[in-house]
Amino acid sequence: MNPAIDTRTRILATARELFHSRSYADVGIKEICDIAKVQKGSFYHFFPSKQDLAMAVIDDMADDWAHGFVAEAFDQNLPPIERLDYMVDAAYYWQKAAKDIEGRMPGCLFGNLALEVSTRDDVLRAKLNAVFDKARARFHETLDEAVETGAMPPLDTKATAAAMLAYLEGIILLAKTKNDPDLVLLLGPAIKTLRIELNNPN
Amino acid sequence: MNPAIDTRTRILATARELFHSRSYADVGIKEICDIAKVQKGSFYHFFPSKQDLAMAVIDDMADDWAHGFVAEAFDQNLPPIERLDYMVDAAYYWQKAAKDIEGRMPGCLFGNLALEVSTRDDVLRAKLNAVFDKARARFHETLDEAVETGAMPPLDTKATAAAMLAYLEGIILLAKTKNDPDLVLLLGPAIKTLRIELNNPN
DNA sequence: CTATAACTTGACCGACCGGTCTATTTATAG
DNA sequence: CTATAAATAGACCGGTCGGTCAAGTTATAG
Repeated sequence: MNPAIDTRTRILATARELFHSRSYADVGIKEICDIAKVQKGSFYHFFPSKQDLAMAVIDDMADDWAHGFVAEAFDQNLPPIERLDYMVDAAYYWQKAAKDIEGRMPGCLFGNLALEVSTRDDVLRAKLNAVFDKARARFHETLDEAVETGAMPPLDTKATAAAMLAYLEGIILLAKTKNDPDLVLLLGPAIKTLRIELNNPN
Repeated sequence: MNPAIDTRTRILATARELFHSRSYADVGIKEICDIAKVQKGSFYHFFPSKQDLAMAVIDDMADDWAHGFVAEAFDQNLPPIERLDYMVDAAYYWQKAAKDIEGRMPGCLFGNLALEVSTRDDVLRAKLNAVFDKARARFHETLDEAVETGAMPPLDTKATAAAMLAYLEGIILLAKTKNDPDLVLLLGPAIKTLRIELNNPN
């Protein structure tokens, strides 16, 4: 096995874990190196800067996300409405598991990073925005299908998709602040009640 | 006028602005002192630590918030439903104004801090949680009144209040990531569609 | 084999971090 | 006035930050 790839992977995995459970600013490169058993020089051989590392971490997590439970949740074989419930459940179990292990709810890595760096780093902000856009697209497809099949009355599916993503992020924000994953379970199902009408009469 | 109070106020105002437009970790005490025209010694005369400063900043902002547009939005003379719209509008105009001036949407200070420090500082987390709880209470009152007056059909007002707060925070998170206050205007009004039914035992 | 590129090592850098300290000035109370 | 406390000034501290670098080691290609 290529030891270089292994090293890079180890750095990535460590950084992802630390960034997720703490924050971007709070985690130093030295700490990442120590835990990943890598020297500073090796680190900078693979990542030109901390920002580049963050970009890679976001890509890495977004990939796992897309091919993991998000792929399951938005399974085309599931009825659209059930996909929404699946997403909520997945978010709950993930946060619950993390809290049971580490004692603290880490929240959503993307949401965490977004609020932390958006005003300071336009490159990271753009990347995170793209991740949210992809997530929104999955909701959008789902709602389109729901409307097509009559499972939902007509509505502005694009805007409602964004609303649902926002709601999910907001729930996780509140739950993290309370350090209580159960809040996801309490508030989550109401995601299905969100509606933005076509032509926006509000 | 007492120059001491003036100094403390200047520190507080500066820290609040910087924490809001950047982040807790990214803003150093030195920078706050420089901008507030205060020496390190004076700073530590008023605030024992950076954490204490953050606590004071949160209190300060929560106070202004409660006596400012939140008080206006939740004006008892307004019909309950209109209060919800008022909150959304206020959030929009605030973010819009900030972006027009500074070029970037700062988002919600409480939400920003909550995601940044929740896993690292239980004292700040508890304080932020209390702020959210107060906000939730305002929504709760409003929904109770809406149900009483028949403006809304019966529902779990407490849970729905939390849902609405989450949604608002989520919208601001997404809008900040997109650096686009208009998203608040697009998604905001749908806050009135959120519903959590009564059967939940709580 | 040799040549070269990929990778690793760890010392080192200047800047900055939150926080401390002593000395001094300023406001206030009697 | 004097005594005392509040407030200010700013040098200083150990530690850490992201990042650099020169030297060495290891893998690979011809």
